Amino acid sequence: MSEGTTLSLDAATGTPPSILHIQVIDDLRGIITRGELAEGKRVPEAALCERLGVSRTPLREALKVLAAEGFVELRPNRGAVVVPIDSDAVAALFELKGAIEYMIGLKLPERITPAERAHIEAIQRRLVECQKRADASGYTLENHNFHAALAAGIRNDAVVQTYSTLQRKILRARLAINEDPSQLARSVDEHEGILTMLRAGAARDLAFRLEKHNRRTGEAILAQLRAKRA
Amino acid sequence: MSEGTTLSLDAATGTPPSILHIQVIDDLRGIITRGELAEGKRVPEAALCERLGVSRTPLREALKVLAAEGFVELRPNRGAVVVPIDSDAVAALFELKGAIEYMIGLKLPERITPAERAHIEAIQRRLVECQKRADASGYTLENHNFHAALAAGIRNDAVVQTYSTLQRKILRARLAINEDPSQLARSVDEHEGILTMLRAGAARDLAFRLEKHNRRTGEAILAQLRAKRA
DNA sequence: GATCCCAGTTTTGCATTCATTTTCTCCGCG
DNA sequence: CGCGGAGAAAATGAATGCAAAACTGGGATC
Repeated sequence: MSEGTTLSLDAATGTPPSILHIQVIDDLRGIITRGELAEGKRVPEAALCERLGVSRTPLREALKVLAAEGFVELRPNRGAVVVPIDSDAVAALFELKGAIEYMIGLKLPERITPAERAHIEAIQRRLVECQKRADASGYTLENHNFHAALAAGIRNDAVVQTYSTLQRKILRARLAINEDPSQLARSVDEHEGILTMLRAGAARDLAFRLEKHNRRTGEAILAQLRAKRA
Repeated sequence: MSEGTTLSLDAATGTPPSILHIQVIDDLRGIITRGELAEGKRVPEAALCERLGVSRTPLREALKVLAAEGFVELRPNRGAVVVPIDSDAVAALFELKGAIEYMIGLKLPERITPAERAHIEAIQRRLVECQKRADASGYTLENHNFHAALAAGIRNDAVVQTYSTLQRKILRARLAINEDPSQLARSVDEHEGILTMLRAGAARDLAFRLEKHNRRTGEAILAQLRAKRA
């Protein structure tokens, strides 16, 4: 009935599945994130209902939530449109993410548990594997896990929630471009530096490196994004 | 049909009124924020429909959005409940807000326009008036405007959006306690210091003061919150 | 040839209806 | 007197129905 490649970046989000509409939210967000719905284009309810196999009620509920999240825009009496990826907006997302990651870095050393740290180290090993195999999409997924795990370590629900929202929006931009595989090595290196600081408990340096990693990644993505539109 | 005291902290949020359900979202969020719906209590749809003068469809759409925002929790087949104010969660909100305000402080001097600065100064004068009159609720409102104006100054939609969401949640906690009017003077003083740094263009100091103001406010509110529950 | 206008069709917003699930009530039983 | 359970009543999740608003495509007009 429904899809295979869900990207499964969800899970940690919260809210117990109140059943249908939650499913639709996730499906639709996935469809938009993967770029399967042309941005700026009108989204007819009937077609989506058919595609997702639900009636209009849960679909419309989902659209309201996605509108609140900023993935679609609801124009009264004129249907929903997929919000276009705007490089200024993406830049804004990275800027905000940088501020949050800086804070995460500052507090992480004193709050993370050994188990969590081991988990992060394991993810990093998988990232290295992906990089060796030049498996960009696997890398993207594990990279999300890496940063989500860092965020989870500070034990602050508001941060985890907000961070996850930011990541989801950024993922959309990321998938809209072809990420340069040569960047993977650099990213792995930066992660290594981050882990070194985490191991050393050097909060300030960790924060600094996280912020820098974020900024560099953001700049790379923005450059490609702007190039693509030009 | 609908209420007078809307607290009107909305407005800047976005999304063009797709009509009914947006109204319901705002109304219901206001009702919850003002504590008119006992926390932890089940939210009967029928009663709310009557109160708001709408049918179940837009009400349920609104509930879905508010669930995504974290104001209510949807339990499958068992209705929605108002999410209780949890002091740990409020602490988390303040921590995140601090990180964002720090970033705002760093970037504000180089981005704010003279007009915006004048606007903020005007708000501060009104805050002084409120403080003199010991008008706590007027103060709360203008205080929100003050901080929202600072956030707006950095011209980053993601920040404005996220910041506004945080403020809304914190407001709920704030209204749940009786804020000590003697704190108003201190708050005014801190604002004055913030403005001094802003005028001087001292980004680092501005960031520091904003973060400190946030932390102090948070601690005061948390103390009262914990006292109340004990 | 472009523009305007007006039926006819489609699509949307919301109310209502229907099928389940849950909750309440009340009675028998231990 | 408390406990458990059958059945009734109420509430929820989702589909359908209906009125109003927006598109569509001819045809007349300039």
